[in-house]
Amino acid sequence: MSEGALAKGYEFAEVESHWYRFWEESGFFHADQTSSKPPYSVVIPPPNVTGQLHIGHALNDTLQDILCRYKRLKGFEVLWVPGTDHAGIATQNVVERQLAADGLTRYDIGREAFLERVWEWRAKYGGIIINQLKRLGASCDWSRERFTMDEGLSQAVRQVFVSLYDSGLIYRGRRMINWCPRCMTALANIEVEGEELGGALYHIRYPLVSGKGALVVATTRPETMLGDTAVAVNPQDNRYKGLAGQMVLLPIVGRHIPVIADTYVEREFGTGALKVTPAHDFNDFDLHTRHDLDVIQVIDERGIMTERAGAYAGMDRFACRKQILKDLEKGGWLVKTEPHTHRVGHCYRCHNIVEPMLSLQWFVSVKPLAEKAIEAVKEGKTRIVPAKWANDYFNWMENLEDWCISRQIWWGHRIPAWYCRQCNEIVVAMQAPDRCPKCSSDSLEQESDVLDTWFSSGLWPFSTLGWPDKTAELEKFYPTSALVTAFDILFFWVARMMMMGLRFMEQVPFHEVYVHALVRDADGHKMSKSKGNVIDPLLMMDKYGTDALRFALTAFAVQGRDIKLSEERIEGYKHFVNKIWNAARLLLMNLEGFEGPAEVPEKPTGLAHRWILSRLQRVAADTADSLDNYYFNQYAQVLYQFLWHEYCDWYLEIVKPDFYGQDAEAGRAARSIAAFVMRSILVLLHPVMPFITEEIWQRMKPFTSGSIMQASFPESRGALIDPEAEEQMETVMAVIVAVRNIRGEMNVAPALKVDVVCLSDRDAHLELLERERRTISDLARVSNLTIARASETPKPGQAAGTVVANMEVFVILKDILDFESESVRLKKELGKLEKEFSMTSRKLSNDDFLQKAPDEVIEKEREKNARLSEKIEKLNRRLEIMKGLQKNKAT
RNA sequence: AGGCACGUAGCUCAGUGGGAGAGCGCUACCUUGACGCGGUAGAGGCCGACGGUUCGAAACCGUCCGUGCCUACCA
Repeated sequence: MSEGALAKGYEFAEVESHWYRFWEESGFFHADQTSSKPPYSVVIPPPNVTGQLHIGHALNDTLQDILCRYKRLKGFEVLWVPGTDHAGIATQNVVERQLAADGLTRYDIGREAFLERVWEWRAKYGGIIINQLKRLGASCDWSRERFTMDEGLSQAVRQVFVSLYDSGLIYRGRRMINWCPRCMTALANIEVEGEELGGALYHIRYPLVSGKGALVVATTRPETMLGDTAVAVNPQDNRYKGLAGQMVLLPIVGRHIPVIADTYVEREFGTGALKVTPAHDFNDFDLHTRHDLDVIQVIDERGIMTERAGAYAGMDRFACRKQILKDLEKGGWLVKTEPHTHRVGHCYRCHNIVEPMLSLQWFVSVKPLAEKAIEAVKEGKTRIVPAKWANDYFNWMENLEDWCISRQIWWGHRIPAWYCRQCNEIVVAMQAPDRCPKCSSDSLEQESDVLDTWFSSGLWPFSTLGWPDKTAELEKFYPTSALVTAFDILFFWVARMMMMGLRFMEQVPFHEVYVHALVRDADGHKMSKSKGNVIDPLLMMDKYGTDALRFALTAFAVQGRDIKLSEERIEGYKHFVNKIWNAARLLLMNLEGFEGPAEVPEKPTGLAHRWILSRLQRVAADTADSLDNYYFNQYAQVLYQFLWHEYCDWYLEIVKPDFYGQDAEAGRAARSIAAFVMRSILVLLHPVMPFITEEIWQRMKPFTSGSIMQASFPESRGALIDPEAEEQMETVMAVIVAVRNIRGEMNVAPALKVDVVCLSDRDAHLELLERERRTISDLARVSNLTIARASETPKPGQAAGTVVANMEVFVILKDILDFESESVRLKKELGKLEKEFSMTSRKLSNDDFLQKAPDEVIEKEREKNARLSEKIEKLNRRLEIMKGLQKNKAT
C-alpha cells in the first residue's frame, strides 16, 4: 500500500485481505459492554458448521454488515455476534457419509467414537465458513464467536429444558410423528417438506364377509393395506348405507376388518370409501382413537416391512408396493388405477419420503409460549419488516401443534433425562443424578435421544451473551436491535427465538426483524447444486471483488421481492468500483502538494461548489433514511447516482480547469471541496463497500485520519442545502445539454468547437450565464459564447436553436447547417411539446380540477403550461425561419 | 382448495395519487491530460386486460388472465 498516485487498476485481492486483517488487529470489530455509547446489537443467523458460504449467506451477511458498519459510523457501540450451528442431522449425515466411504456405519464404531469423529471433523472443517465470512468483510466480533455445542450454550440448553419440563411444558408421549427412514429419526412437522409427486390412485376391492358384494377403496399407498384395521365411509353416503358395522375381508391378508362410519371421509374423493391404517397415517390414527381400532405396524423405522406384513416381511416399502399391486391384480382385487398427483412429505435434510410413525418422543407444548410471541408482535415490541410477513407469522403461530424435539441421532444436545432401571422413574435434571429419587437405585440410564437443533438455536440471542449468568453483555446488548434473515427460517428459527426469549428473558429477543429476499438464478429458479445454476459467491469475489458482489446484492435487495441474480450483474457493479477508483485517482493526482484543509468554508462560493455540497446534504439524509428503514436498494442507488452522475459527470468535470488553471484561489477551493465531498462519499459508501473505501481513505491522508471505520457518518447539514444553487445549476446544465444535444443531432464532430449564442431577457439568467461562461464553454465545447439580451439581439440565421428555461440557445453552423434536417429536428421537438401542452391545457380548462385540486398543484400546472406555450411559440418562429431559408436556398 | 406476492423499455427491475424512470443491452459519434470497466447524444412504453373510486390512477378497490411462492388431513 504505497503512498502517492493510485495505480491505474484497482487491485482488490490484495487490498481486501490487507484491510480486513488491519481492522481485526485494530480491534474495530470488538464491542465493549462497558461502553457508554448507545448499544446496537445483531446476532448472526448461525450458518451450519458443515456449510460453505452460498449466495444466500452472502446476501444475509452483507446486509447485516451494512447495518453494523452504519451504526458504528453513527456512534453506536455495535456488537455483531458470530457463530455456527452444530446442525444435528446435517452434520451427522456428513460424517456418516465419510464413515460409509470406509464401509462403516455409526453403529459399527459406537456413540462415543462417533462423536469423537464429529468433533474432529468440526475442528478440521468448522472454520471454513467463518473464514468465508471474513472474506466477505463481515465485521463480527470474533472474540465472541459461539458454537451451539459450546459448554456455555449447552448449559443454557439444559437449563431451558429442565425449566420447561418442571413447568409442564415439556412432556414425553407416544404420538404420531413424522419419521425419516434414512436419517432414522423423528422430525418436527416443519421439517417435512411437501412435494407434489405424480403417483396413482389405486382402487381396490374389499369383499364383504357376508358375501353380498364388496367395497372399493381408493389409496395411493397400497402397501399399507397390510396394516388396515377398518374401512371408513361417510355416514351420509347413500351408496354405503347400512354397511357400517359389517365386516369386510382384507385381500391377500384374509383378515376380517370392520366398516366404520365417520364424517371425516370425503364422499367426493376416490370411491368415498377409505382404508384405515392407523399405524401409518395421521388421519387414520385419529380414526383409530375415535373408533377404538387395532394398530398394526407393518413398516419399521428403516422403511422395511415388518413381521406383521407376513409374506412381505423384509421388503423395502416401495418394493413391497410393486409386489402388492401385482398380487392384487392376480387376485382380481385391483379394480382400477388412475393417475394422481399429490403432496408427499420429504425429509428437509435428505429428501427421502418420510413415514408417519407412532412413536415415543419428547414434545414442547407450544401454545402458551406462542401466545406471548403473538402478543409481542401485535403490541409492536418486535416489528417485522416488511410488515406482510407478520401475517404469515401470526398464521403459523396460531396453528401450532406441539413441537417434537427429540431426535434419534447422536450429534446434538443429549436430553437431560435419566430413566431408573428399577422403577422406571424419569429424572430430568441439570446434572446426572447419583441415584433414583424415588427408589434410590443407582441404576440410571440417560436418554439416548438428542434435541432438535432448532431447540438450541432458539436460545441464540441470549445464550450467546452468557445466559443463564447475568452478564454485562446481556445487560448492555439484550434485547438485540435487529435480526436479519430470509423468510425460509422465519418459523424454524425466528418464531422459536421469540418464544424462548420471552419465556426466559421476559423480553423480546430483538426489536426488529428484517426479512429479506431469497436469491434466485437469472430465470427465477431456486439455486441448487443439482440444477447447476448456483452462483458461487467465493468465485464472484475472486473475479469481481468483494465490494462489487456486496454492492450488487445490496442494489437488488428490494423489500418483498426475490432477487434474480446473474453473473453479468455482479460484473456490472465492478465498473462502479472502477469508477470510484478513478475518481479518487483524479483527485489524488491533484491533491499532491496541496496543504488543505479539505473542509467546507464558512460560506462556500462558486456555483458548482455550492451545488455539490447541497446535493451531498440531501444524499446524506437519503442514505441514512434508506438504511434506517431497510431500503437497501435505495441506499445503493442513491449513492451510485450521486457519485457517478453528479460528482463525476458534472462536478469533477467542472472543477478540472481549476485544478489545472493559474488561479491559485480557485485551485485551493476546488481541491478542498472536491476532497471533502469525496471523503463524505467514502463514508456513506463504506457500509456496503468497506474495502475500496478504506483503501482510498488511507491514501487520502492527511485529508483523512485513522481508519474509515473510525469516521463519523456525515450528518445532513441544513445550512449547506442551497436551493438557489441547485436551481441555477440545473439551468446551466440544461444549457449545456441543449448544446450537446444539437451537436449530436446535427452530427457535429465532438472535437469540433462551435460558436453558441444564448439569448434571454432576464437579468438573472444573463448574469448567471456570464458567471458560468467558462463552465458552459468547456463542457459544451464552445469557442465563442455570446450571451446577450434577446430583445436587443438579432437571432442568428445559420444556426440550430432550441429553448431552455425561457432562454434561446443557438449553435452557429455557418455554411454547414442543413435547413431541412434542422426543420425536422424542430418539428420532432415541437411534437413532443405540443402533446404535453395539450395535456396541461386540458387539465387547466377542467373546472373540477381547478376547484378540487390543491392550489400548489394547480400553480405548478399553470407554470408548466406557460413555459410550454412560450417554448412552443419560440420554436415555431424558428421553424418558420428555417422554412424560409430552405426556400431561399431552393430558389 | 385457501392464502400471499408479482405482471412497467429487448432483459433485470425501481416507482410512497399530481412530471413514466434506472442499470444492462441496442444505435451513432469520440484515443478531450481519472476511467473505453470511459464520454456525449439517441432510439425504444396503450405501465397485463376490463371495470370502479377520484378533479386526477402505473400506483387505491373489484373482476379476469398470466407467473411464482407458501400453507392444508381429499386417502
